[in-house]
Amino acid sequence: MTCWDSFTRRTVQIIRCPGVDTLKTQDCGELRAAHDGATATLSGWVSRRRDHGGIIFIDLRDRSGFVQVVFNPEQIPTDDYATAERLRSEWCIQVEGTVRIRPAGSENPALPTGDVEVMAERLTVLNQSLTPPFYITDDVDADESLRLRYRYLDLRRPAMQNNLRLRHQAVKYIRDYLDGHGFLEIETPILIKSTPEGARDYLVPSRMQPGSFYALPQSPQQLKQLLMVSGVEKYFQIARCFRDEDLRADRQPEFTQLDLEMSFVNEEDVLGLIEGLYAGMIRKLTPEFKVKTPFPRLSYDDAMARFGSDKPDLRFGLEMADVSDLAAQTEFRVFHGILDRGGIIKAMTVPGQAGRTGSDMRRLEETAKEFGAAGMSHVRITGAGALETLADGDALLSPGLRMPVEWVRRLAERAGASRGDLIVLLAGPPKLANQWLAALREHLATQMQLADPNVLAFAFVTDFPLFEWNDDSSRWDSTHHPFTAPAPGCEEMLNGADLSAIPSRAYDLVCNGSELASGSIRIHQREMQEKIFAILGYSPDQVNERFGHILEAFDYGAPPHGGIAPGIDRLVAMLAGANSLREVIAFPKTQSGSDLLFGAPSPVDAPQLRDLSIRVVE
RNA sequence: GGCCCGGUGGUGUAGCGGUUAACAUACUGCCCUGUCAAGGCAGAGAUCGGCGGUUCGAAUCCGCUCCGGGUCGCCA
Repeated sequence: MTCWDSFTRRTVQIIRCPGVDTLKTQDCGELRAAHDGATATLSGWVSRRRDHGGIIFIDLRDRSGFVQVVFNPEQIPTDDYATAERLRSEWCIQVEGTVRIRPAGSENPALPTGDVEVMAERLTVLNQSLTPPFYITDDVDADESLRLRYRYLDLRRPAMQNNLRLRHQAVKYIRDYLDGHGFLEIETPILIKSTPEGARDYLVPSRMQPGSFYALPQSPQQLKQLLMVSGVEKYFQIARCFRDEDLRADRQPEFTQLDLEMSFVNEEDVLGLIEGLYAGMIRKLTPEFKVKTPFPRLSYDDAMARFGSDKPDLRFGLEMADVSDLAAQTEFRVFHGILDRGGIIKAMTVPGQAGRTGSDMRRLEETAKEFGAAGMSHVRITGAGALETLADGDALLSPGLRMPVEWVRRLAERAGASRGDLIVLLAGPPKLANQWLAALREHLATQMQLADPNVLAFAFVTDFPLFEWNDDSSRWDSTHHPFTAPAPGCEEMLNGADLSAIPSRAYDLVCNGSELASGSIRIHQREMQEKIFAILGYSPDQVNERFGHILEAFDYGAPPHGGIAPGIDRLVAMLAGANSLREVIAFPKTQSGSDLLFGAPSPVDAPQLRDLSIRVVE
């Protein structure tokens, strides 16, 4: 076959190479000493050039890695050598040559292919390149918006190629695993009905029905439940989901979930399946991470009590305890004020930190204040030996506490502290006190480097409350979503006054302080579902308009069912050690929802709007 | 929507009231046959995100604004 060489401006013969790709016989990164003497045709990009005036070295890169190509004027046609002299970064070239062991002493141990080099005998320029706006190298120093503007170049970097490959492998593992467990992968529509609870919907105007809109799915929740009514029994989908909310490092407006649902199952079936999936995947794809199975289970109440969070980082301790009753025995007015208003005082033990100085403690208090706390008290228990031996002067209490050593001993016992430990105390409304102390826990863990980066500490958090009271709108919200079933035997409580006490059948998978998956056993009967909607404040008309289809489906022998939805982006980011989802998404959006490569979103032409019966008012 | 950080040659940074706007690297040319972040010499390249203000004088101070990042709100 032939190819137009834009550099020499002539048509050149391209070597056909069956078995790999038409334009290459080997990958750059696969060449080893064993290939000594082999003829190779390589295609790739010029990564670096070292022109010694006579001999020219090129680091040639393709997706497999790098190999050094040598152009020796005595071993290559003059024309081709002249071309080699003009090669520049990121030109796309084809090289035909012979693999050989490098001369003794010139091996490069930093390169997997460093024992060999390719002596070029022929060179074809497949395409020239402008000087790239940033180096195509793994030690990126380019501004992220520049990387996104030229994402196709950014993705040439080996690290990004690895992330793409890891993501592919993860998704393939998921597909194989679930196929092996009898699941069917089924696609559900991207244009669906807007149901304005939960996150804000992305809307798509209908041309054929002016004034009406589709929504992009926040998740295929109702669709997969309908598939259970259809008798699919085991469904999954690598589902793109859309939420029109503000972004974060771990939140993109469009993201990918493994959406799955099963009929005739209980919590154990779902959690067991997921544990097998994650543990197996990590052992296969990223064995460098330590994962302990079985994944520990934590009830929501436990998680909140011990860690102040429903997604605790379990790589380290720093556990908490409610010490409201002990705090009540002090004469510290701040504590009494908070207790009188229904607040709590919680203590967290920081092992071995009794030696912190007073100014250290003031700095820590400042940090607590940044998290929102009004202040922070502490007790430093010095010395060694059993708590029984605690004597006056063995405890340094922050001003305000002024309690006898016996009180300190009871506090230490409650908080699980020993001599040599620091105990910090935060007071506030229960929800906020937990939040602040959890933030302080993370802060201290980072500061003290307690979290082993090689450990993935998974856990299932179970028994979430079914409802949460929403102060702003003075009504009950679903903690998970309105399709979540209440715990068995608790149905009567739906008629009671304290709805916050009703446990649900929802569960989360958490790991290293972030939520990776969320799911539940669902409601499958009309009566219960209607009851929940009523509690959430929907009128029968609203229920009928928004959820009539699914209630109607429940009338036709809907089976008991449940499922879960793990986030793929977060999973891959975690396995890749990336600190932002943008590192594992090929074409991500910026914080303001822009695609810097395409320039989306963008205004559209008037005729397009006219077709849709839409007028822009601002 | 709030708070915080950033925007200076292609790229990454320094400069923080008067500088010829500095440095590194990339880039261009020349020299150079064993380098691998090759080396040497020379050169070109920036009205300091935008607008407005303060000042004799602004990259530098102030206001607004745009863009990027982090975070709180938000994300059933």
